[in-house]
Amino acid sequence: MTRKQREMRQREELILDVAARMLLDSGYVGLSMDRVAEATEYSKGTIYQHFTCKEDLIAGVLLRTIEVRGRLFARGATYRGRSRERLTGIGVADSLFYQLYPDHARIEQLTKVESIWDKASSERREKCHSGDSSCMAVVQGVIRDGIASGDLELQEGVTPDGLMFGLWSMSVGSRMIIVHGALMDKFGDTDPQLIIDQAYQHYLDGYGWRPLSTEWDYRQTISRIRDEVFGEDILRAEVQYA
Amino acid sequence: MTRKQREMRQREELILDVAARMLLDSGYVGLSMDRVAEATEYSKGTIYQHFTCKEDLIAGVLLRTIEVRGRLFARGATYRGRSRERLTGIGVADSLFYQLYPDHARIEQLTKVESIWDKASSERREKCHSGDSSCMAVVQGVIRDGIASGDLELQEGVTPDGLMFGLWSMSVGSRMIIVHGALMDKFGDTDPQLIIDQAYQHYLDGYGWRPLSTEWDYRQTISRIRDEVFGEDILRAEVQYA
Amino acid sequence: MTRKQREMRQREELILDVAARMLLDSGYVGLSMDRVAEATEYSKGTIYQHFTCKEDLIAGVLLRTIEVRGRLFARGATYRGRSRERLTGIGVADSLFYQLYPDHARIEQLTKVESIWDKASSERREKCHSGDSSCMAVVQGVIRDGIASGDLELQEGVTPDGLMFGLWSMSVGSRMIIVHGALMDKFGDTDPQLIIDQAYQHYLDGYGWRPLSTEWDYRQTISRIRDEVFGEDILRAEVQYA
Amino acid sequence: MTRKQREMRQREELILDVAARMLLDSGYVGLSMDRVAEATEYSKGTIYQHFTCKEDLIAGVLLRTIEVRGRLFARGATYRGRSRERLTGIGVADSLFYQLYPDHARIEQLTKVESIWDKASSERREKCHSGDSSCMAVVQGVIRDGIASGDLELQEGVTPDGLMFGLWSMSVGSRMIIVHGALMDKFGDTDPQLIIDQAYQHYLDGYGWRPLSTEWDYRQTISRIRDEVFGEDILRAEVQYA
DNA sequence: CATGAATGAGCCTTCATTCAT
DNA sequence: TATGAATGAAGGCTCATTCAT
Repeated sequence: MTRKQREMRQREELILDVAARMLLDSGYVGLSMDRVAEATEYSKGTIYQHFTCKEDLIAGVLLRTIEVRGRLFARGATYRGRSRERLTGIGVADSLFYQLYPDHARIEQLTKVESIWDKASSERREKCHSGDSSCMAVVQGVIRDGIASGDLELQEGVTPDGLMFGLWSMSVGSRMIIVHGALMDKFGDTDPQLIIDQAYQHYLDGYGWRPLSTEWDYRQTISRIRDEVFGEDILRAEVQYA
Repeated sequence: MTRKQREMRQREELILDVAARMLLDSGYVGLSMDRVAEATEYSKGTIYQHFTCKEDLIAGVLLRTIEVRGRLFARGATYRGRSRERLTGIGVADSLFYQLYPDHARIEQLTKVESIWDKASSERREKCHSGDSSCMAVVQGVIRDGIASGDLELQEGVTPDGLMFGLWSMSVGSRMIIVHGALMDKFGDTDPQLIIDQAYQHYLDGYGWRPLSTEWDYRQTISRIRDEVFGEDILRAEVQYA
Repeated sequence: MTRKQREMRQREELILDVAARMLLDSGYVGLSMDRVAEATEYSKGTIYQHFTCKEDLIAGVLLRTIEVRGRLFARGATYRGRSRERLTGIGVADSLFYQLYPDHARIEQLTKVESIWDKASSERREKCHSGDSSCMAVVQGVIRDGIASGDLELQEGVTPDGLMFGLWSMSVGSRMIIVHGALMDKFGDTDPQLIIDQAYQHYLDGYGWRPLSTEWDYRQTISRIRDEVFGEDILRAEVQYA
Repeated sequence: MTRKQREMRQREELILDVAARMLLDSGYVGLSMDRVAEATEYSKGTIYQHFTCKEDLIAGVLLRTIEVRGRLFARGATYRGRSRERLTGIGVADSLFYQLYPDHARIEQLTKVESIWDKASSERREKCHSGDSSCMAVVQGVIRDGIASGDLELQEGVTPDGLMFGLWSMSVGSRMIIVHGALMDKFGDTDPQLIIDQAYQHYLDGYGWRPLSTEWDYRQTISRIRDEVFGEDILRAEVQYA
């Protein structure tokens, strides 16, 4: 019984691999159940035994992506340091998500535009939603810590959620722009990641989250987090993609 | 001859109207040349005389959207005031773009995901690109003015383009999040636009662009810009959508 | 061993119940082995152990229907009275078959159109045929009695089978028309059963089967048969469908 | 323009021919758009330009059948003679419909069971309905004539529509039985048509429609109608099927 | 025996594009 | 120049049946 289940699991992974590749190469429209079946060398019927419909398959692909992001975020917040450093940890997680797993990042984008949720199985729908939620919970937790520790004092009318919204926007938006590519020439030829890091820090400075970037070398913090917290992930990913 | 051209022009607008509507209602897949022909009451051959293929038609739709955004941006920068106020003018333009023309905003997103550019006619491709460019040029101009006037002093290693990149990211990202909707419940029930405005101001504060939001009532500036600069647009759009 | 057979029998009944329901709700095409297996909570393999193929399953469903009709006919002919009254008994049985068991009636029709017999197992095929035969034998018996008793004198060239053929045609045809429904508005809004009863009586009058409907109150006969012969069946069916 | 339309018309006939053949050979389920396309050597797209869906195609097939029956009925009622003779004319039309056009007859049956009307185009749906209606109107007309002429006196509680319902039932039912075949051995080996003719005449005798079959040689009337009214049709059909 | 995963032909339908008129 | 019939590949999905476990 266990072996059968293991085989099922393995096959599901294979199907998801193929589907993800196809989604990346040809977009939502280009992903076709026929071609997935052909590429996996399984029959169409078998594909449909794992996923109730095309949308459900895509939700399955997205779920893995969400899990990857979730794992990175959770780990990013484990960095020991002041609250803003821990937020920076999540920032590093975010940028590593794009750098180490560009495919996952692209999948996140592609699936955010076409609405899949009406047809996907409710099981997968809920898993995805809860994955997203826990990512945000991590951020919210760190912001709360910042307030609790006194490093962050929000002015009247300003909420933790508002702060998070800006961070989230910059994350989503910046990657959208980079991937879309068309306009990147407008931003000179500085390393985009550097620009993004700066933008984040200025944004947090604007909220007065201590220590300000003028008082603290966050580039060093970032570098340390990459090494200490994500060293393994970076290594593993580099091996995988090489 | 001139009359013929006028007729051509008119017909093209009609086709684009119908195509845009279809794109909005049914997405990229739902837009079909057959149905466009049927809805416009022109023959399919005629449609193909104006647009070389489906992708070119979509590019045509997008071009109009880009023009709308361009017009708003240009006008937003005309506000007379200090440099950061003028940037705020563009911010207002940006938010009005989403508020007054949600259809255009949605088109911008939809077309960013499916890759159109490989098949669209090079003519339209270039027009779109140059439209985008002039939007950014407006922003870049205002930032340069800020530096020239002394209101904005960039620290070493920080470029005007970096500043713009953050703004652009927040614009694109925030709308993405709002449209996607799935996660909006995470951000409490404050008016999203207010949150976005705050995020922008904190971001600019972080760069030290004077006057800071703690020294100046930008909410009043925004309100004045809406009235003085965009009063007409708001009125016109409200009439149109009513 | 006997218990096992009993279980088999029970399971077969369950499968047939489910299949019948599905056939009625969704037609021949809508009946699928997958869904039968799912609804019965048995595996597909098990279903195939009872029925060699889809067609055989349908034949099984039909067989039960034929048995119901057979039981009613047999009972209808038990009415004590003159020969034409006994035929009327069968007529009542026929109409009750449609009234009390509309599902069975519909199954009879559905299965008559799609050709099942090529693929069904010969065992079930023969059982169905013999069931049909015994229905007709009942009618033939009553006609013979009519002749023997002197109530019915057939003119030269007219056979008992010819008489039966007309009766059978009217039975099949009238239900076909009623079920099809499309043309029922053409027949005014009298109760269809009344019309059918009249048609039967006029038909038998045409053969001169005594006592003619002008000499005898067959409506009263019908009413008495319903009470005396079929009282129980009516009660039971009403309970079942309520 | 006229030539194109002619070609369209011709193609439509071809498609309908093929579809009818397929329906007859393989039933409702066996008729597939793919195979129709293949057999006609037109592309699937072309088939769909003529018929909006499978059901609409079947409705198209049925429409031709209804027209054939309608033509025969109309002609049958033209026989000059007493009212019951004219009804006999329609009876002959009915039997010729089955004899000369067994395919049409079978189509009528097949399509009566599966419900097509939900999906067929409303145009074809209405045409079919009106075709059916005019057939019945012809019968109703003759019955009214019978009453007007005094040949037919209906007893109280008996309506012309009731009379027609019986005729219609026998027509539909008898053909159902014959086509189904399974039980024909039960009816001895007399010519089925003769049996049907007798059944009709006895039925009308039962209503007392004058002249009764005991007073008038309807077999001769039938024979005369076949020659005088339908001679040509019989000839043509025989040629066609030979 | 019972199971249910795997199969793959087949279903109905849509659509971008072409080209003869 | 405008038309719209024709194309045929491709799409998502279903299902009767088999067979290794």
